[in-house]
Amino acid sequence: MTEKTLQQLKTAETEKISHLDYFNIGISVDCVILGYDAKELKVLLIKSDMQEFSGLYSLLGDFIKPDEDLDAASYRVLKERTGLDDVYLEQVRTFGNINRHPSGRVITVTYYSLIDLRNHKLQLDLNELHWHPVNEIKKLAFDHKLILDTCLQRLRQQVMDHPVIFNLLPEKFSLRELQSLYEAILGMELDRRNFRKKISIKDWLVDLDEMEHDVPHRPGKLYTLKKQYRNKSMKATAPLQLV
Amino acid sequence: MTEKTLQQLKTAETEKISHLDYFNIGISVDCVILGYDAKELKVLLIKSDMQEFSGLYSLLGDFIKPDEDLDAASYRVLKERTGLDDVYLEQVRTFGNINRHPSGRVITVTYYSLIDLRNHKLQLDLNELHWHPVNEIKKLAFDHKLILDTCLQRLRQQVMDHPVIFNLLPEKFSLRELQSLYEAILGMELDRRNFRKKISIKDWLVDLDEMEHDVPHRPGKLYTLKKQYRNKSMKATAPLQLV
DNA sequence: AAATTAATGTGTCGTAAGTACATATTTACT
DNA sequence: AGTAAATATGTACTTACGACACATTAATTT
Repeated sequence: MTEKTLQQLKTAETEKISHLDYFNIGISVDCVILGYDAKELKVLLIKSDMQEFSGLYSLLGDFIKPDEDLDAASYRVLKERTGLDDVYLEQVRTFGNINRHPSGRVITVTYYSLIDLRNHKLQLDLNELHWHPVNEIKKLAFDHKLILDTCLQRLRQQVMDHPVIFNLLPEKFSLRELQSLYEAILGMELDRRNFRKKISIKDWLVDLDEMEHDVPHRPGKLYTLKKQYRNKSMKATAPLQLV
Repeated sequence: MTEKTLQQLKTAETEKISHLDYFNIGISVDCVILGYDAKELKVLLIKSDMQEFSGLYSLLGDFIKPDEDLDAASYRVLKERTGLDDVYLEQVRTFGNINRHPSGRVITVTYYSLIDLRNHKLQLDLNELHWHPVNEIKKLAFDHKLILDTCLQRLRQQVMDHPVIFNLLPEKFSLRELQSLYEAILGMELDRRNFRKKISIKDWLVDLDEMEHDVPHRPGKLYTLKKQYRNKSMKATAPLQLV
């Protein structure tokens, strides 16, 4: 690290990087917080307050407290930023290149989380935070674009095997909504008949015998995820092969 | 952390945990170094030098240096311990529970690596290090049993999709050796005819038109992995579905 | 009220892949 | 020369995948 970055450390960024000093390695968590709206997958971002990245957005993260478990730190970031505490969180990868943070050495453990944008408990400070369609993001602060892409890649793997996608939907949803969401995540169109066949084989869903409302067309039936699959923690189930 | 553990820190463990103090979080890498011998998957372990874990073995790891990339740290551990520098390494997960290390707060980034035990460059200090069949390991120091299991689980996923298994074999190998290795990793027996069919469909191998020697039975043909798949870094290929 | 629009809901058939399984062949060993 | 043990190979059955078309329902427009 150069004298210049040490200097920066003592001035502008003192609050945020208080765990950092010349000789120590800082550890943070970064969360890729994903929601689904208007047929698009969106990620929650904040405008970077670092001069080096002026104008760029960054993921939400924080330093890990000395008496805080790793997962607890990312739960805390999520709770502080969204008000939600019953969320799906998955650790993806740790990034630690020497120069990834301009103010010093920071290693970051990254998570992605899936939240339902229609959840009533959701409380966002929209002056600070912004939802961005993931497909429109070209550049982020730090190495956060790489982190985002890595998390999305992992999410694509996960949805093929595990019933995690339902964390992005309200409790009741139609098969069309579910299929559109799969299509948004996987970036491809799926055949409706084959999709329904495969989903029904999985036996993940309960037919609620209710119809959707307020759609400008024939309403579809509503379904919900079976209770046994509703745990927010990762649990293995048989793969769902969609392509 | 209690006064007692702080005390220990100042005495017995000073060298190994020199990056640790009461207020800081230490960062280490731990490597699950895997080899294949006698139809068994084996992991390289060292006897723990911590009093809390006397008699137990632990994985090989070290603290990350302030000017060292994350991957570089695990490459260094591997190079120092095995003499090898052309190895397959994959980051798996980061473990950071508060109490996982008795001397203080240490977060560890874990990797698994696959090495060929018949590699002539291999230089092991067998006074210190020991190969243990992974299936016989019941308990390890720290949370290393959990780390080992997590890595093995990831390895099982990987070998289904990517040609990484060949890093455990010498350059030339027979289909029987390859199949036995898959069986050892996956923990199940495979049908020989179906196995060969699937491998040949993958088009990963070159028939060398050579025979194996020194086997107490009819020798099989030798194959080698095609050059384009020999990169040690992770690269996606089409899945190999063995079950 | 009738016609239009746009989505839901369902089934079949051809193809590809997966699984179970048996016999002849080659080499080493005795 | 005979035996043992592993290599090498192919087929029939079943399951899963992919492409594809039409009738139905409710909201909207005329």
